[in-house]
Amino acid sequence: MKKEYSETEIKIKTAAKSLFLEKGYSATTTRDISKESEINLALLNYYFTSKKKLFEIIMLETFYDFISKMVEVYNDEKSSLEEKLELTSSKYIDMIIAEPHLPTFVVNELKNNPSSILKILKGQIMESKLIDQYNDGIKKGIYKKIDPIHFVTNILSLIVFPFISSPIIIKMKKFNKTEFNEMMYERKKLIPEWILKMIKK
Amino acid sequence: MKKEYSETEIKIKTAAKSLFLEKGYSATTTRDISKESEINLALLNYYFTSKKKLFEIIMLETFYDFISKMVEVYNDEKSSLEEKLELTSSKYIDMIIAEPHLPTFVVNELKNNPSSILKILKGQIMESKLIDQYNDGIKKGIYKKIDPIHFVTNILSLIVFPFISSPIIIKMKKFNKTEFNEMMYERKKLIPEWILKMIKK
DNA sequence: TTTTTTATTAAACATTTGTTTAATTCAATT
DNA sequence: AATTGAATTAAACAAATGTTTAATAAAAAA
Repeated sequence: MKKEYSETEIKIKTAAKSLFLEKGYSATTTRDISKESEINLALLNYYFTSKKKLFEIIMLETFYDFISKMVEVYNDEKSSLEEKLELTSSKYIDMIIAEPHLPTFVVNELKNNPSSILKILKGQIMESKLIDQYNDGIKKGIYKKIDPIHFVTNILSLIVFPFISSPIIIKMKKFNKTEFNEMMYERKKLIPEWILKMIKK
Repeated sequence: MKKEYSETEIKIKTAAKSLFLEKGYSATTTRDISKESEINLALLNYYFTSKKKLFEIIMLETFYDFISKMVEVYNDEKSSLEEKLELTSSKYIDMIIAEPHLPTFVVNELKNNPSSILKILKGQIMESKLIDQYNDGIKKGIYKKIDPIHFVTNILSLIVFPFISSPIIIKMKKFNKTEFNEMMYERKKLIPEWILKMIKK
């Protein structure tokens, strides 16, 4: 299923991803990509047919990575719900700190490329071990009976949204980027605690 | 301070705002705007000098509206912290349901237009009545001692992020748009409850 | 080595895009 | 009614952009 990419193709993809993430699809030109990747302009179309096709490949891969990170943890058989929360929070915050443009890119370009890319999601999250554990908690009467969609939405919201709104937060608190990251490190342990309080009766 | 706009200028601004919100700055062309507003192409530059300038005006106004809605509630003298949470949650969800592209637009175009537009924020939120009430609760020992930035971040996250990630949620739950909105109406009362649980000792 | 296929290049092409020009229409003022 | 200034229009301009072409270089196969 996976395509084998040549060195040149990788150079193009790497540069394109970096630019698409930073500036979005429309604001990135094929000449930007050719310059950044140090390849001839025509090679972009030679290897990827069109800017659009290249974008779709990158979008798909990026979104897949974004979701996989979550799914892996959510489906782990050994860990408890609490442990899954801690792991998700920690891994996701690390991932986004390493690539700060990721969330804005995903949510923003997603609304234009709907069905095909979103197929990746199919049941992977709502039918995960984590949701089973959550539903068990409801049955046992220790968690409030609320649709699990709120549960997963809240986890993602508390982790991801601060990054998306980082310019606002940075301005409000007169933070620099390091201080903002420290705030996010703090949240690594706060978010699981908050989520537990939210779901418990 | 406020400029008086002619009928034509309003037509241009209305169309431009709608298009910028939906497609973003780069993907919107001046010809799109002239067509949508049914004005001659040259009038855009006649009245607003350039696409860029027009965008900046719209961005500023939109962001100002977005923040004002929050600040009004946050600074109300009469209401309790609990009431402020309920009002914010309710008003914001209504506002975004009426204009679903708003959050993505704001967070997305914000990273390119930093300082000048963000000046609007200056102290308006972090020095509001709501934050006073939150700090009082900490002093009284009923709230956990956590930096208020987490408090305001969490409120905004739980309200706004679900809209931004609506394509994902809709796919995961096989929702249609109406069902998604119903989910958001549900959150109107859930979010204040959650936030209170998060801050209480 | 020769031939054939693949990769790379510079240049060109056709559109699109933001903006300007110059002419015309409209409205208000004299 | 004549004049002035603002509003509107169609056309044009220059630059940018995605893509293609045709020629050359490099690599692989014969």
